[in-house]
Amino acid sequence: MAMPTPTEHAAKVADTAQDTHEALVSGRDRLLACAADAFAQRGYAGTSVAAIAERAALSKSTVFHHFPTKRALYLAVIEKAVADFSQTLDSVLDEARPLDRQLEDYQCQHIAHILDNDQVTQLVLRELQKNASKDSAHLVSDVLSANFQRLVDFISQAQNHGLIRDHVDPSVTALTLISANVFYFQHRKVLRYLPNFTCADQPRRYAQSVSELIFHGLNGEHPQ
Amino acid sequence: MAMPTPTEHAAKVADTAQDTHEALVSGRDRLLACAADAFAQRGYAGTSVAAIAERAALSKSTVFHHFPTKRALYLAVIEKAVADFSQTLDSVLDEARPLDRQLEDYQCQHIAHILDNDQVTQLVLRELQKNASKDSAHLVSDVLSANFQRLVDFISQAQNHGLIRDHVDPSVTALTLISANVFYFQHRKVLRYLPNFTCADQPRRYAQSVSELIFHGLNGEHPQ
DNA sequence: TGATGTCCTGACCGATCGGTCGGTCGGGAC
DNA sequence: GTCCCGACCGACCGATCGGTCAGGACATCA
Repeated sequence: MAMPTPTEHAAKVADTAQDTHEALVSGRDRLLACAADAFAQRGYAGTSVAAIAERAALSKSTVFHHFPTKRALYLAVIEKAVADFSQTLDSVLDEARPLDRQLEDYQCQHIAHILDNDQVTQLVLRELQKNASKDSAHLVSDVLSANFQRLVDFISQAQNHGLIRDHVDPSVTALTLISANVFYFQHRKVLRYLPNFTCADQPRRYAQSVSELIFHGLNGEHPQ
Repeated sequence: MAMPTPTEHAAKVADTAQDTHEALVSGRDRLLACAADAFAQRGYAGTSVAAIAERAALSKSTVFHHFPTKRALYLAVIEKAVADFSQTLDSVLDEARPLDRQLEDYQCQHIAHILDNDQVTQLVLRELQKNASKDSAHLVSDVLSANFQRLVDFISQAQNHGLIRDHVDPSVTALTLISANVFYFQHRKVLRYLPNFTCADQPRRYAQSVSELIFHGLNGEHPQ
């Protein structure tokens, strides 16, 4: 399935491709990667097939050789993004350590992950925002539920052990934690212009502050 | 400046316009309203001038009579949205009442407001997400800063009065509160598919839960 | 050597895009 | 009356859109 030899054409590609996907020898893989970038940056309607082909140093026709329609390419990109997204954050919440430390670690790892995979994250978020009805139901159960359910279970468990007061809603807590990170991710470039906000370029510090806030609350005791 | 008489054309418009903007007699106002809907639903690139004109029951040429370019129409829509956005939530945090009640009220009013003006909110959020650099700097200072700074000041003040522990960062707190509402707004349709999340269709209850959580924290005392 | 299949290409298609142009129409000003 | 003006329109433009098609380059297998 893999290409046997880097042909003369592939050598030319390595010279002309302007992205970070030069290492991908397969035209199809290069298309997927470049399309992900393009769709994430400009959206579906704002991205032309010709632009994707140019990024991948291929002709527009070749795009339609690998994918029947533009929409099919888009869905393939989304599918790959979801697959990549779902295989992380699996080991943070399991160890036997203080509750607040686990929450802090989860929050830090989560924000680091979405910042590392920013193109893909933006794509998934954009997809989650619009259709919402039938199409993206599986998207939710695959991506959002993965993080969400893991957090909810963890909080519920801690609640059953008496480590968290009974009155809090685990699902609301989980959503608040995720919201903070997603909002930071979506608007991080613009947060720099906010006066009094000092975490704009320090995601880790932000995640720590949020988890500390959620854990102790505004009127809690023993801040440290 | 206002139209003197509803001409025969205006009467025809009232019949054919399929939106909720039939009451707007001025073609320009109708264009702005319909363009806001269209841009919010399909984005800038996904919305054609012809589609906007059709919604407003006008010809495409008339759009260019009122606005020099499609981009100018888009900016006019954004500008109007920002102006509408900035003149709310002014009186919630001023009264002399318990801190937790004020926070709860703010959170409830804020989420109600963005849900009521969903098209416009979506437009502003979408604009905030992308450019981020020079273009939308004023957008931030106008919209986000308006809510943000008000909240930060309020929390800082309460902190100075000893009502909030010193260790919390007011700006992080404000951002967490806003994040929760924005995330709920952006993904509310999809949250229904989340198991264990019971607030998907109860924004007020969600806002109350969030403010309660932020105020008391996970390990706080006296839940009620 | 020829047949076959994959990858890729340039030329081309109809449709639609944003935008222009010339012109119609009705209502004040005088 | 007639003059002007803003609102509005149909027809049209070049450019670009997504997508098609016939065929070339090349590797594999017979």
